[in-house]
Amino acid sequence: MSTESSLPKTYEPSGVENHWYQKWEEGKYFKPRSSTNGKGTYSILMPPPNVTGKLHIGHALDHTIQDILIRFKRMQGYETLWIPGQDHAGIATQAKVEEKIFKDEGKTKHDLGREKFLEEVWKWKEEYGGQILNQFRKLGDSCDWDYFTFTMDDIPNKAVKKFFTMMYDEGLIYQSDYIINWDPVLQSAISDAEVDHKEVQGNFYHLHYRVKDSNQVLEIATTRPETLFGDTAVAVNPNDDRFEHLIGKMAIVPICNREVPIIADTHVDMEVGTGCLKVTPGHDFNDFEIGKRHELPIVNILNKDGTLNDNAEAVKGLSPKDARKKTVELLKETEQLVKVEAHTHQVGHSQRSGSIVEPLVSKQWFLNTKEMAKQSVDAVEKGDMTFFPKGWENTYFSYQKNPRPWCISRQLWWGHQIPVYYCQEEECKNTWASEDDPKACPKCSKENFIQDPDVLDTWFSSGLFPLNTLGWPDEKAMEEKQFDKFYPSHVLVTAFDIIFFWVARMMMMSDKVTGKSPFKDTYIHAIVRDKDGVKMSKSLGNVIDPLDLIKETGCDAMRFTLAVSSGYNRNINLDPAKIEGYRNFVNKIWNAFRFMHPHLENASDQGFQLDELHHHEKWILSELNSVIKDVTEAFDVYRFDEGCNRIYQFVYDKFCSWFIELSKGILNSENSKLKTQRANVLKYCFKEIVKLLHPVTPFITEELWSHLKSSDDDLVIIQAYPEYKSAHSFPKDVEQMEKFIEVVTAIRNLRNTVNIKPKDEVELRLFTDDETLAKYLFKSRGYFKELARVKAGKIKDKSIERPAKSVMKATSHTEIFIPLEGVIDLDIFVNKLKKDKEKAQKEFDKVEKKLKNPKFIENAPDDVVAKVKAEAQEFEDKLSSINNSLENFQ
RNA sequence: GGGCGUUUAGCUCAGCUGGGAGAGCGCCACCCUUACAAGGUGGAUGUCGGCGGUUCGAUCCCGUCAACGCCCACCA
Repeated sequence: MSTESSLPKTYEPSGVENHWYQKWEEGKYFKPRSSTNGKGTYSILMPPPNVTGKLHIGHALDHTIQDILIRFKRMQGYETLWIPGQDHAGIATQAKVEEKIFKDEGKTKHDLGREKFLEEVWKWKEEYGGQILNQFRKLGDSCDWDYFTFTMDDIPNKAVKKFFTMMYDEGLIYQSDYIINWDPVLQSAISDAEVDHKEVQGNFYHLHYRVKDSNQVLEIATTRPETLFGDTAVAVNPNDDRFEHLIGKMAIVPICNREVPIIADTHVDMEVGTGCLKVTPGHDFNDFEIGKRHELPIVNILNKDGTLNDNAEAVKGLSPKDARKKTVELLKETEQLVKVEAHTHQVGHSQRSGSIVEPLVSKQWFLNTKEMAKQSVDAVEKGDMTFFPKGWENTYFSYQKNPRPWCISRQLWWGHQIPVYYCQEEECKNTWASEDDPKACPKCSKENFIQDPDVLDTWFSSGLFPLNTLGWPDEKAMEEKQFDKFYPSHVLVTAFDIIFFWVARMMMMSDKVTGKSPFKDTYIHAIVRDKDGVKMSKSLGNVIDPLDLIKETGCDAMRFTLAVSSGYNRNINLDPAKIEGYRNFVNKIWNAFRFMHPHLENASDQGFQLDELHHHEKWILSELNSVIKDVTEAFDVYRFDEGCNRIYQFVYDKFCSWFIELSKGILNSENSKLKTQRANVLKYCFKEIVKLLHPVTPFITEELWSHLKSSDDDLVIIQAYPEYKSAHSFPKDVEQMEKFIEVVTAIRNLRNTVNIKPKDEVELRLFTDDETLAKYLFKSRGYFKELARVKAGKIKDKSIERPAKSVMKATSHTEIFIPLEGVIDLDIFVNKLKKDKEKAQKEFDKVEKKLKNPKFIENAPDDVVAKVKAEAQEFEDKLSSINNSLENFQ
């Protein structure tokens, strides 16, 4: 075994991380291994990043959690599978490539044509798409790369066509003229979910509409006067006396002088605006509904690029903004503009391009999700799928309980082209959907047909990911990938903003196909923000790049920080100081090993003798035992904060600060039997710690394991996760040890209070009435010397007179005296003692008050009363100890 | 407009079904003690957002108000 000097004083992660990741990947450790202990399978589907994606801190969190779970379950003996994938991200990718081509060659996609353009996108994808995947390796992701699936691979393509055809044949997918959100920049429809409503400062324009065959005018308020060219009615509330007599008459739309009916519709709110509404079914969602109810004609006044078309003759060719200006001018000329009021309102903006979304009526493909959505709600209500934290199910329900038809067609080129075909034969004109590439029209058998030019919404294929990553619908592939074994997966780990986009769609589509929810749990983790709680963004310059973090502090420190920050919270405000703190923790572990390293020569691989355990050894094993229990329970319910904190506290406090310190004497002694036993226990505990920590900090633990393992052990990544052992539970030793720690801490406190130099060894007198404790403390006297630099004599009971010139501190069970030597500032000490007294008095008063309350004794459960009584006794003892001592100083 | 969430030590947050207020970081004092100064030992700090209620007892349950954050929604 190498000497201590061969281990660097601080842990150096960089070389270690690359080394071990390579070993794991080469050794196929990420692949499923049959369970040998009957635990079954455990699988996770990785949320697929976009091909345009770049690794950010959100991925780091998302993947850390998934990797912890997978490693944890792998070690527990489950047959684990973590499936990676990647999304083609229709709009984002197409935009990126369009931009590139325009920059490089000054060409648009239309110059290239569809086929050539798609070739360019594929080229781009091959070149840049892999970047983020290599970055995932830096995070330590133990996913099975052989399962990697791209949403436009063969199987997912088949899945999309299959599912589309199924829905089409069931009549759930249909084409319809319907009002949709139109993005004039992308020149494509987008779904409701892709629209953000932003508050915009605008105006309320009050207009006059003349009533035909009458000298009356109607005053109408609108925020969009330019849409009047599309007006096909004026609506009032049927119960509004002001306008009742006008219902059924005709109104004349200004400028274009079109005659439109005045109709009654309950949608109109009498309180809002003037109580009179212009109805533009072609460009307003509500008006569209009104139009349907009253069978109003639809007038489309917009071109695909958002400019006004021939139907708005007077403002033709203008942008909506200019058209509005011009319309207002024209209204002024005809004296039909009454007034303009400032007004803030919500305007839909495209998430994709940022441009204002124009509602317009167009022919699009829709998926009727009504039944599927209901099914997906039932699944959660029945408990087939559970949200962690539970509160998120409300968000999910709010989406899924009022489903609107999902607009699934996009006027793009990059994506899955809609598998609907149109026969071009005049006398046939057949339309059909097909999961295979058709050779001829199934009706007329002619080969004269074309495919629908649109592509599907990206989420249409993402929604099928739980199925197609496991081979569906290709039977052979399903067998190869063990669909039946790994579907459904155990948990989906993601952020809240994707509940509707992705979680809901997977739930609907996967359930539709298999009749089962695609995963049992959904863990919604926090959003990572900067230390002030501000969302990270490039423009604010507050972005933390995980790759920088890994370089600076090591991946393990980053992972631990993210994990210890994750529970049921919504935000993580990531402070670099915190990461540094956990970097120090990682280093602490390294140094604990450095300390143990030379002593491990004495340790045997067989472990320790259970019947020869020293009190301290029993104590540490007992503590370790409860940590194991707590951590396992915490991880199982996604409380990574609790689990990690528990490990941290055990390793730092119990193991390093006390057990290692208490072991130094023995390890440096000549007693080889004790030395061996202690080395064995140290090694055992440390190996358990390494295993316990492996899911969170995989790299350093694998490195340490390589020094700890016996020659025939495999890597730690597949070692059995620590389990609670009843043989390692020693409650009495824990209880005694807690008192020992209390006394040692009190001594140190006392020394500090009266400024005794750390190097000076002083006398110690202990007094307690607990005989067992007295014996124990006496036996421990050597450790007082080691840990607190005091020489302890006999332990006496409290009837014995206390040493005269001494400083003291009281615990509830033991009085600690240090005889004064030389000159010491008495005032400081007396003040300190008075403070102790105050505190003890307060504690005592509190419980005393309870005990004096007869209703408390009457109503509180017995065990609580007993506990409070015991506390009262302890506080009283402590108080009297302090009081006695104080008297001596007065 | 509807819904959700947050409010606990200087900062970031934990506090599980009501029963003696916690952690990390920061801060103060003293220490280069033979694993670690990315360290050691000790310490200080809270009307648990305000008010009211239920209870023997409330950080926890109920009501209400306030501040902040987020999501959804067609207010012309």
